[in-house]
Amino acid sequence: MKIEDKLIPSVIGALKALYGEDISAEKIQLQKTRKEFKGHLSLVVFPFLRMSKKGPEQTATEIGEYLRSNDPDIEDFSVIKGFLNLIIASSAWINLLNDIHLEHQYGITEPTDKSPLVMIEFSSPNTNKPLHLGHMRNNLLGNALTNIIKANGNKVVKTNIVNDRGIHICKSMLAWKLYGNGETPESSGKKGDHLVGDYYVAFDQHYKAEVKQLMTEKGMTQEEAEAASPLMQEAHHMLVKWEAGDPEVRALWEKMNEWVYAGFDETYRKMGISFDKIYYESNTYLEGKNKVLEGLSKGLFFKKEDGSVWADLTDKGLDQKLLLRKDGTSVYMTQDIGTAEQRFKDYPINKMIYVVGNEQNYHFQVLSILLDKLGFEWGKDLVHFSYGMVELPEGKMKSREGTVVDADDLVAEMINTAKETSQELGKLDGLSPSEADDIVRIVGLGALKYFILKVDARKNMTFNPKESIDFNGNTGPFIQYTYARIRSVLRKAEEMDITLPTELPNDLQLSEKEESLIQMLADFAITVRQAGTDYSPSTIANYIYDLVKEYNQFYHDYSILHEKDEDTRIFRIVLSANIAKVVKLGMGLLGIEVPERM
RNA sequence: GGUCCGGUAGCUCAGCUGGAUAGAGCAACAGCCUUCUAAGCUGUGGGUCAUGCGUUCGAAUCGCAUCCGGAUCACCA
Repeated sequence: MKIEDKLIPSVIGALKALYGEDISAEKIQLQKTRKEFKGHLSLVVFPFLRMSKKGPEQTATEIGEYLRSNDPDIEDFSVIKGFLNLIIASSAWINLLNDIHLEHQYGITEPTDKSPLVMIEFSSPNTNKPLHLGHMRNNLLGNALTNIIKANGNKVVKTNIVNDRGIHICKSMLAWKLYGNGETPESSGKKGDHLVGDYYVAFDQHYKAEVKQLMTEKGMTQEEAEAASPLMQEAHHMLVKWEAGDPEVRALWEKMNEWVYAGFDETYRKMGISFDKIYYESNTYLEGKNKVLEGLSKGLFFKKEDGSVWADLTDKGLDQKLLLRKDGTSVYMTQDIGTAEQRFKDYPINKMIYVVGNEQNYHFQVLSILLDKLGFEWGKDLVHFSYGMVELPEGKMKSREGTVVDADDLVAEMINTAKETSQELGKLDGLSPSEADDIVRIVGLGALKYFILKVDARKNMTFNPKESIDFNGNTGPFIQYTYARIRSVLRKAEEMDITLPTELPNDLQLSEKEESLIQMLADFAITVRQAGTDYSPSTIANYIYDLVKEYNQFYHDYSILHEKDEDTRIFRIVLSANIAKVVKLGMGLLGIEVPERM
């Protein structure tokens, strides 16, 4: 329950009594009073001047006087220009804190049997290269989004579609056959996904060399050379064989995929990412083909002379889109249609969210139209949760130039930095090695995750590998630290045999700081709701930071356990406990753990 | 060129359903550990919110135009 919710009807009542007009709740602008002015909430009175037919100050004063004498929650008010600053009674704040204190999962709405089912697809790796920082942003956003949508009372199925077929896979397979000498993860000691990734790079290098040779020796244009490249032709040939089910190609494909999956699993586990259902494109692309052919027979799509199948989207202001190649093999779009079909068979989906980078905005615009044409109820309103790229200070990450930031390396590095920093600060003294490892892992991952999640997903973000991620300021560790410190206070309170009441007496006089903390605490529920409708994990991240920042100032200026007045002491402990509760819940939504001590 | 997204402090980012003197962190400088954890707190300096016009009592926020950056418009995925 937010204090505004109680006040808005009150203001409506005041306006009715003073000016005889009914005003809808949306017209009431109650906002937080700026720090430099006295008060908690400010009513903007400009919109009411028309009905009061008086100046802003006079109107504000009239409303303020009415509220002060008619609403027990309003203790006093002040007027500055067109702003009516309302001072809310301490008792109202304590009542609010009592409400929050009673709710173990404050701000979280549990799904019920009747809740809509949301399927959210994220991660979606290719099996030809290890995960890098860009995938990491995807995974973290997808995971956080899942938690947030669940916290808003939806059932969620987390799904991952593994891109395990296509020409790119054939490239790594071919390179392994030609240059591999039978190397395996065991024989090389490399993680499976890294090993396969290396062959993908090897293919690219040999292919580039081949193209260059054809251009200089035979005088071909780049386009001609690319088409004539024997290596590329062989890769295409392999793809056709794969689709035909050639046993040898399939066996190699399965072997190399197993290596990759083992590698991915390790990375996911370290990051704390999991899925409810994994789809493989190799299992869904045929379904996509069928769906396209079905659409063709219904006249939704058309066939060109060479046998390729297209969708005409010119009536929507878009282009024509290829759905099946002339050789009958499927493309990206075909596969997504097939996957959609398969998913719909498996689950009664009400809404589908795809967490995919913004370079595919067009793809999803088209997919939405196509799914709608094909009769998927949720096709039209599918959500493409589109996020920006992670860039380096020099610009985009380029795998060919070796500037990609590898996910495994980065995680290891973060944990290592956390360890060094903790040791320097003496934080690990007197802890068992397993306790120390736990803390260091939580803090290192927390720094990384928070760094990525705090920025607005839509924007491109910059990551500077040289200035490694910070542990001070607006960071995960700062939030974790504050949490750990509150936990420590609560442990001490327990040792002192202080028992917390379920309900605080509301006759205590609170300071501005304390009231403001309760106000911010109450905002958590609103923030969760907003993050759910806006699909915005960063909103939660920045909210938690603000709350924790505010609490740290409080912690510094006020004594909690050493406070002499018993009621005040209890109040402050309860307040702290609830801050910790909300911080833990909020960080949980982001997929970030908080340590009991650090 | 068409479409979409972005441009806020030296750097990384908040703020954007219009509201008061635009906020944090980092970096720089100066302070605070004999009280509950100093990964903290306090203070100082730092801004033409890309530019222009418009709407409005009021614009970083809304609209239009321009400039800059990115993405996309593939028989790649």
